[in-house]
Amino acid sequence: MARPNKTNLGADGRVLGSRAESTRTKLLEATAKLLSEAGVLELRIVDITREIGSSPATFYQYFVDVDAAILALAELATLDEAPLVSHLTEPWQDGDGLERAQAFVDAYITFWDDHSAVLRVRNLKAEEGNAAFREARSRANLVLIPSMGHMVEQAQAAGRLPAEMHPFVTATAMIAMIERLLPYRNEIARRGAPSSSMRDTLAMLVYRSLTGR
Amino acid sequence: MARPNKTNLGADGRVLGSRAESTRTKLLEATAKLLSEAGVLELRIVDITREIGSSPATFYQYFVDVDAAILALAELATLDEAPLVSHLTEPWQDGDGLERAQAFVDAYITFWDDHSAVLRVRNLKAEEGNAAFREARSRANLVLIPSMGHMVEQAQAAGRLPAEMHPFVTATAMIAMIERLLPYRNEIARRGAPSSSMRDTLAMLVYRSLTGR
DNA sequence: AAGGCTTTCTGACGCATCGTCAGATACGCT
DNA sequence: AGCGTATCTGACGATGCGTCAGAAAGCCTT
Repeated sequence: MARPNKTNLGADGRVLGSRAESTRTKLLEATAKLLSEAGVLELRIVDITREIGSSPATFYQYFVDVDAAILALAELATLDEAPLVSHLTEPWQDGDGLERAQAFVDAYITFWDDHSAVLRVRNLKAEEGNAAFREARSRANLVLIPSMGHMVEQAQAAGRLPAEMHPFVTATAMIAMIERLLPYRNEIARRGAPSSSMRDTLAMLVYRSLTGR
Repeated sequence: MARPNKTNLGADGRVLGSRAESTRTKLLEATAKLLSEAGVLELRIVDITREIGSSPATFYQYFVDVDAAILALAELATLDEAPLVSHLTEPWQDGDGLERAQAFVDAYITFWDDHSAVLRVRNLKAEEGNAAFREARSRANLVLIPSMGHMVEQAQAAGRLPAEMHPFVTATAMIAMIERLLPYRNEIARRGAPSSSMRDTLAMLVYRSLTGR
């Protein structure tokens, strides 16, 4: 939850001492908790501060509004996304490609489960046109999408994928597909599909779409 | 905006007269307008009623809360989705398959653009665990997904797609991909991709993933 | 360990929205 | 025109928002 390499600031731009730093962290943790328990629309600043035994005025010492807190959480989530790129830097060869795609999908599912409540809000606000959240999402996209686009380009050069497929669009589509499909897990399970079938199907779709194999 | 084949009821379950019906419709229109202008988090019942020159108390005569109004809008959107199934019932043959996939993607984009603000909220609340919105989304899925799943099954029977791909998961993934990618249009355009490339890439991905061709 | 300075916290306030209810208003029917 | 019902709304208590001035806690110096 702490962000070690960067000094966090208060809402007024002041540098935080250690006591303040700890309060800020508690506020963020409480925000994340309430967000996943009840959703954005029910999120109240009063509740966040009640959660840590404090008062609303304290919240405003650290964040100009709820959005600022959620944005901070979204940035922390992006840090957790970075390691996933290791699944994409080595090429997915013919022999082990599918397994590597599965490993990637598994890792993405874990990442998403850890941060879904926050990322859902980030994406909603980005889609609704909020500039700060748009930028946060763009920045997050830079983590994985270039590597995925590169895979598409290589498959195109080798003639395995048609040239009409735009590498960046294809890569974005893969992320979009995985993200959006995860909330359907329960519904899919209710239809009698085994829990692994979503992972396997997603891995297959990603593998085929990125490598053309 | 009217729902012709079903009698709408007030929040207390009463049957509506023609004056009331018109007020209800105006409220829904105002809700949709504000939703697409500013987003859910800024949606205020006061504003909705101000929009039609009325007062909050009136709103509560028709809907128990904002969610009920948004849910009603989501059901109306689902009605607009129904015609899209015509793009999926005839098989996508080798010759014209890609064009048909493009036509489907175009139609879906149009549908989504018309209702994106409402559907975004529907999906958000479904993902956050709201039962009513979950059901609304499930019901909407029944419109297109079975036909798409059927295409996958046929491709599997013909040996063009691997058996590990779960038809229902694959179909859901295609819808998820299209929906979630549309909000990226601006960002993609900013990266220099021509506006048609998203349509074409999506059509290609859908075509390949559903037919295995 | 006392004093003084700085950081951090909070009680209290004015403003806005929520959701309800009783009474007012408008409409349709005879 | 007058009556009965359908529809609307003003007013209210409760709750959250965001701000500010002052209180409390921590730290340093001597």
